[in-house]
This record gives sequence, C-alpha cells and structure tokens, in this order.
Amino acid sequence: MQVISESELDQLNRNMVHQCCSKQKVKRGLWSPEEDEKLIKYITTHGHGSWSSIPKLAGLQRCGKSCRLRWINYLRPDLKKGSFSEEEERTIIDVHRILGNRWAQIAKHLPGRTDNEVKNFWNSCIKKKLIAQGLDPNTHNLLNIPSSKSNNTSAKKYYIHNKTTTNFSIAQPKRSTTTTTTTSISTSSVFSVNSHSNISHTSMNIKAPILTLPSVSPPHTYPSNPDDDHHLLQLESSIMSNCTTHDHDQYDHNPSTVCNTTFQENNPTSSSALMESTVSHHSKGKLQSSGSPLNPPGFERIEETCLWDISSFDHRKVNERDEILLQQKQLEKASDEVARSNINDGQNMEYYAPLETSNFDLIDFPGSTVDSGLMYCHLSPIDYVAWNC
DNA sequence: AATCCGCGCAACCGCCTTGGC
DNA sequence: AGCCAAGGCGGTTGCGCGGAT
Repeated sequence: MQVISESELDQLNRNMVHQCCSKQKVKRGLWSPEEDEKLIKYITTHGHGSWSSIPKLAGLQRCGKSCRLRWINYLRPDLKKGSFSEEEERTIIDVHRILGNRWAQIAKHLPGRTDNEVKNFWNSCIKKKLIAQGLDPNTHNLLNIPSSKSNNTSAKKYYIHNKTTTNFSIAQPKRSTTTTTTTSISTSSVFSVNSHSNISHTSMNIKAPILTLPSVSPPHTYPSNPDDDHHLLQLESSIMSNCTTHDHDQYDHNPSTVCNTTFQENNPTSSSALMESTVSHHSKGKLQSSGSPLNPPGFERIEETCLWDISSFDHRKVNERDEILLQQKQLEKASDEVARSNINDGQNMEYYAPLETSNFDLIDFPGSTVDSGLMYCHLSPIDYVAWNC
C-alpha cells in the first residue's frame, strides 16, 4: 500500500478541485494533446456558446474558464504563431505608451496575437529593452528625470524660456449635442497634462488613458523618419476606430480638475523660492476656465500640472477625423523644420491637436490657434493620438 | 555529468463588469 | 435594488528548457 504525505495529498486535492468552481473536480495544469483535440473538435462543430457548459459537452475535466483560455490563447485557428516582428514590437510600445497595461486593448491592434502573449512579450522583452534604453517602461519617459518638484536649474530655465512661447488651447463640447459616442477604453480615467506656460485650463470629459505629456519631448522621438510618420498615422486611425463603440443619448458633462502649480520667485538667484499650489475644481454642467491659482506677489508661474477627470468624450466625428489627421500630418511636417530649430534653441517641439470649433464652445487661452474652424493645442503626435482616444 | 540559475510562456487566480432574473 | 452566474482582464505563479558553472 502506497503512503503519501499530507502535503502530497493537499497537492493532489489542489490539482483536482478548481478554486473558481469547487463543486466539480477538474484537471489543472498543462493541457494534453487529447484534451486539445477534444476542445477543437467540439468548438469547430458547435461553436463555443456557453463556456461553462463546454467541459461537460466536450467530455473534458476542465473548468469553463480554462477551456476558454486554452482556446483563446492557444487553439484558435487565427492565431499568429512565432516571435513578434519589429513592427509588432513598435506597435506594442506605441500603444502601451497610450493605454498602459491594457493588454487586451493592445492586442486588438495586433491581429492574431492574444493579450496574454502581448503581456508576456512585454514583461520578458520590451520592458528590459526600454530600461536598457534608459526609459521607464511604465511612463515611457526618461529614467531619472528630475521631478517637477525638484530644483533643477536647466529645467527651470526651460520652463521660463517657454513661458512666453508655449500656448495651450482647450475646446469644450457643446451641451446641445444630442448624440455622442464614447470610447471603448475602460472606465473613467485621468488625463494628466504638464504644461509650462502661463495657461488657463478647463476640464473635458474624455475617455482617455492615463498619460503624461513629457516635460520636454525627446527631440528624436516624433517624427524620427517618414516610416514612423506613416506608422503613427496608421496607429492613430486604428486606435480611433477602435474607440468608437456605442452611442449615448446625452453628453455626460461632469468636469473635475485638480491643478498643481509651481511658482518661482522672480528673483532667480534664490534657490529656495519655490511655491506649490493645488487647486481642485468639481462642477456639473458648468465650464471651469480658471482652475489655476493666481500668481502670488513676487512669484511667477513656472510649471502647472492639471489632472482632468474625463469620464466620457464626444467621438461623434471620429471617422471624419481621418481627413483632419491628414491635415494634422501636413501641419506637423510644415512645422517640423521650425520645431527642430526650436529644439536647437532650447524650445519645445510643437504639435497640434485639431478640434472642430463647429462642435465646441471655445475657451480661449492666450495665443490659442484657431484656423479654418480647427483649434489646435500643442501635443506630441503620440499624445495627440491619446487625445483622440 | 550534475547542479544551479534565469528566462519564457502557459496556465491559474482573483477581481471586476455585465446581464439576467 | 440586490443577487448570482458567466465572461473578461490584468497580475502572478510555476513548470520546463537551455545555458552557465
């Protein structure tokens, strides 16, 4: 008679009783070829229908969740096998920068790839590559960048220098809108924008991922070459088309902002003259156009961070924006030379997010750009993509 | 040859959302 | 409105393999 230890017995029990469906005894661990065959045979003839009933119908001692996972991640006929291509890798990085760890969303941009596969590839390869390149895989910003709260001389110079040159414009969807479309991106999230100008700001309801516009766009990043341009353009269209999911009868207008502003004493020789202020605004159905605090006497604003609660966004004209995107790209190209020279001068590269003035009540800010019914705010291309999602 | 160690990947776990009742 | 089951998703685990020692 074979005697097994208590721990071995416990392990056996764990192998037979599934945590999520403890009523039935199910097999766990790796799938055998026979099990795969049974599952494929059943699904190809009957479809998967209700996953929970599949194990019984297909003659498998697995839980429904396990069957679903096995099919989606491994057995599906339309799965792409093999390692990721460079283009796929680039797409993952680009979309991850916008969406974060939303693997299922990212996988939608990679035909034949699963969220699990993308996640594993990210964790085993891309993450390390980014770190090796000195980039934070979570934020995609350079590692060891001094924070806004730190007293970094060059950063301060940069902010002050741009104070007079950077402009920012926001448009607010009209409340009279009757039909709107929101994006498929998860639930409400926060859109974080760092600006370094003398701006006012408001809040918008946008379904958007958490993202942070870099304080200083890496000059090499966008656009680095024509292929990247093309790639980004495709990506933008792809993301935007995926953002269109369903309509709502009424635009949910519930802006909420938290504004963090850093002031510097007018006397630049003072090393400790930094002041920070945080202002929160919560309103329902009313524009907030003055979220930032007034400059204290003797101080000038050097940095401002706005967190916007963006729980929904008007995407009615998503398809029409393909055309706008082309205009956007033309603008980018036209301003590219200027931007590059600006960078050489220590100024920020400028990108524009076109917003249709015909559908928006405009909140004007100093230096806002309004041209041919479009209103522009300065964003990097990839953040422009995020803006549109 | 044996052992150790790191890595990649398949699978699991637990939480959240959704839809039906 | 509340409950429950099913499905979806992101984080985590652990097995197997290959290279290093």
